[in-house]
Amino acid sequence: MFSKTCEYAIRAMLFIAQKSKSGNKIGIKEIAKGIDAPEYFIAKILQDLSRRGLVQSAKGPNGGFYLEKNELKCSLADVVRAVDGDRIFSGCGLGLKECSETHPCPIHHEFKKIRKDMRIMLEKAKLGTFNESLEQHLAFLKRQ
Amino acid sequence: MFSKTCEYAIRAMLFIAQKSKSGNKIGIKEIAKGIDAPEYFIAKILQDLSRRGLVQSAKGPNGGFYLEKNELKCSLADVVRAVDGDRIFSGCGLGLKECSETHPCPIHHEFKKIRKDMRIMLEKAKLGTFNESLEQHLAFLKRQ
DNA sequence: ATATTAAAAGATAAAAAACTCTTCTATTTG
DNA sequence: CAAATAGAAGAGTTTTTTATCTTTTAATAT
Repeated sequence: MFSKTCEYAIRAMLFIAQKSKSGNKIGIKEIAKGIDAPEYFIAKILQDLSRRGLVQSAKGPNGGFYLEKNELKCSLADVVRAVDGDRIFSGCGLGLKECSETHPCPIHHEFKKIRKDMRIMLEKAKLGTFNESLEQHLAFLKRQ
Repeated sequence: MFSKTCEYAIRAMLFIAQKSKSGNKIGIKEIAKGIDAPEYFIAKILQDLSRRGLVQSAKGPNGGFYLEKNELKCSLADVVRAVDGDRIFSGCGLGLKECSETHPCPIHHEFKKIRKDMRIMLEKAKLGTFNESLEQHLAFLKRQ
C-alpha cells in the first residue's frame, strides 16, 4: 500500500503530534523508540519532511522536532503525498501509465472508487486528532 | 498498492484469459508484447503461477499458456494472493505487525473498510469476465 | 568563548525487487 | 529417431528501497 518509508513517516508524525502538543520538542532517539523504527532512517525521513515544511525542527540542546498549530491540521494524505507522491491516489491499479477514463484498464472504474475512499479517509485524518486515543491507549504506534 | 510483479501477473492472466478462450495456447513472447511487459520477467512470473496451479502450460511446438474453464472463474484476488500474499487484504496500513482489533493502529478501523472493499472488488473480478470489454476496446492491457 | 547538544547533509552499505541470460527438459512433427 | 519448438529451472545482474555511519552546522548554556 504505502512504502515502508511512508509508514514510518506517518507514525513519526503522529508521535510528534502527540508529544509536542504543549510546545515541547522531541528528539529523534525518542521518536525512534516511541514508534519502534530505525533511528537513522527516521532521521532521514524527518529531514525530508522538515525540508518540505510539514514539520519543524530545532538544533542544539533541547532541540528536536515539533509541529506548529497549522501543521497539526495537516492530514495523513499530505504526509503520504510528501513521501510517496500521489501514485496511490491517482495511479493505475495495474501499473499502466496511460490508464485513464478514455483508455481504462479493465478495473479502472472499480479502482477509482477505492482510491477515492482512501483519499477521503486520509484527508479527513488530521495529525492533531489522534492524541487522545493514543494517550488513552485506545490506539498504538508500536508493538506495545 | 500491488507489486510490479503482481501488476504484470494480473495483466498477463487477463490477456491469457482473452486469447485462450477457444482452447488456444499462447506463447510468452506474444503475452509480453500483448501487455507490454519484459518477456523474461513475465516468463518467471507465469512459471510461478503455473506451479501454483492458477494457469496451465504446455511445452514444445504449439505450446504455451492457457486457462481451463475452472481457472477462468479465478478472481483477481486469487492472483494477488498468489503473487503478493495477503498483506494487502490483512496487513496494517502503518506497517505494524501487531496491529489488531484489540491493539489497533490509529487508522485501523478506517483502513479495515478500505481493505474490505478492495478485497470484495477483487473477489468479484473473475479472469473470464473481461474478454468482451477487451475485445471491444472498452478496456486495455497496454498503452494502445 | 567554549563545550555540549542535536539536527542536517553527505556518503556508504545491505537487502529486496525487478529484470536478464543460459542451460535443461518435455513435446511435437517430419 | 532427429530436429525444432517452447516452457522450466537456475544463476546472475541491475535498480530501487531500506538502513547505517560519519562529518558538518547551528543553537544553547555555562
